[in-house]
Amino acid sequence: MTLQAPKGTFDWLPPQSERALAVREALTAPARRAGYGYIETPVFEDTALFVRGVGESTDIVSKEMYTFEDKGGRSLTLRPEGTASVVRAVLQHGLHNGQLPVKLWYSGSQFRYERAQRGRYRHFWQVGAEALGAEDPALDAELIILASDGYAGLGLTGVRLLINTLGCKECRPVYRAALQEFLRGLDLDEATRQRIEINPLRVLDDKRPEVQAQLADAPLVTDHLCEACKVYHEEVRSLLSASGVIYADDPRLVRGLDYYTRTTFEFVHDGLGSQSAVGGGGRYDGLSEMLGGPALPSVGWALGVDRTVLAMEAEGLFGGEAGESRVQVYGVPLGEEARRRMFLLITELRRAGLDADMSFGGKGLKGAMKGADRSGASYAVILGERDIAVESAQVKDLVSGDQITVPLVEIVTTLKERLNK
RNA sequence: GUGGGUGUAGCUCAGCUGGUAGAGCGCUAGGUUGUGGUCCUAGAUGUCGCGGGUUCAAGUCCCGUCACUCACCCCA
Repeated sequence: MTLQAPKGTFDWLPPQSERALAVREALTAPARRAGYGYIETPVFEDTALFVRGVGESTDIVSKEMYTFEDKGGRSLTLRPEGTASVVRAVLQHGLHNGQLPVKLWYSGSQFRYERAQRGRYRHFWQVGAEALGAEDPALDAELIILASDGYAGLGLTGVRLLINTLGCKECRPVYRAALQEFLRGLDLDEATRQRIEINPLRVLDDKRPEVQAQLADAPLVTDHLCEACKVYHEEVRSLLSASGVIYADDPRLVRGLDYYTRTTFEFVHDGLGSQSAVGGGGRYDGLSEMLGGPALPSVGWALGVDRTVLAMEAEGLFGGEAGESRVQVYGVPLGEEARRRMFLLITELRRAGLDADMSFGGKGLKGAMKGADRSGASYAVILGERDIAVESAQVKDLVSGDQITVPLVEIVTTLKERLNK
């Protein structure tokens, strides 16, 4: 092997690639039905967007960005997440000057320079949905329900929903100070001690048992919320419960991006190796302002496509089911003239709306029939000199093995009838 | 950035204490001069990741290196 995919990346190949496609479709279907419009933004953005939006203190910005300089000397970065780009596009085009909230969904590649492992790659795929410009607990609940329905639509049963609130610009600083006070008294390594000063909330997220043990008595956000945040969070929870969404309160749930306020949530699954989140999101009331825009309280989520595929594999949701049978009809030509006639016939079948393929490469009858078998087609159309001589072809039912002679001019209608098209 | 594991055919892997490569699957062809899915037979493809060392001899032992992978950190 001479060349391979870059470190930390992988190729989607059939049949797994079909799964990825189906997952993208299913995860976004609920949002599309809820009036969210599609948005596509560039795969790379001005580096400043992520530095200001995602936050300099995050690992994403401090060590995981694919940043490069283009030939014009601009510093660009392959997007490590989708929300900042969406907010930027909304502000740039003034979408927030119309009726609010602006509801958008997206699907695309994301990039983070990390050491790869199961469920964590340098190039990965997310679908996302954002509702910008409204501070309404029903909107938080709506998005959570849409994501939850997306997972349910795929048949996943092992996805658990964790929710929390991080407070607002009024109560969060108070909590942050209390947490820092507590954390400074613990026995922690240097890197973690630094994190206490930069982003103390994320220390709560540390998975190491020796750290978790010390966090047992850590102050919780939920005990420091202002009245408004408390009421808001209660309303979100209440709407979720009333909608039949099962969730667990996780006062330790913190997210890796700086822009989150109030509601945060994560969908977790146990089939992802060492990773746990298949999706996550939250409210980001201050992000627009951080990017130089007006106040635009918003909420959104991103769901990992490849992680969802892993979760589905862990739940055994991919049997040798659909997606494997790629066509309905398969052409088996014998001889040069038949090859040409078959080519035209297959084209005609496709234009008539049937899924059709044929044997290429001058294979013998046996090899071509084998191809018909592997293609998953229901019918094989066999055409040889004898058939051409009487202007007909053999139509073989590949399941029953029955074979009939059909005049060439009737092939399309005969197959359409048999396939109920 | 740190640690563990693994690199042998297209794929999954075997190859014990060193004696210069094998299986299954897949692929191709034939058995069936015009019929697949079962069966039988034959065939093709390997710088044994790469470089160096030890040795009469290295896939096997040693060193280095690269890649992949799992995990930590962190996250979707």
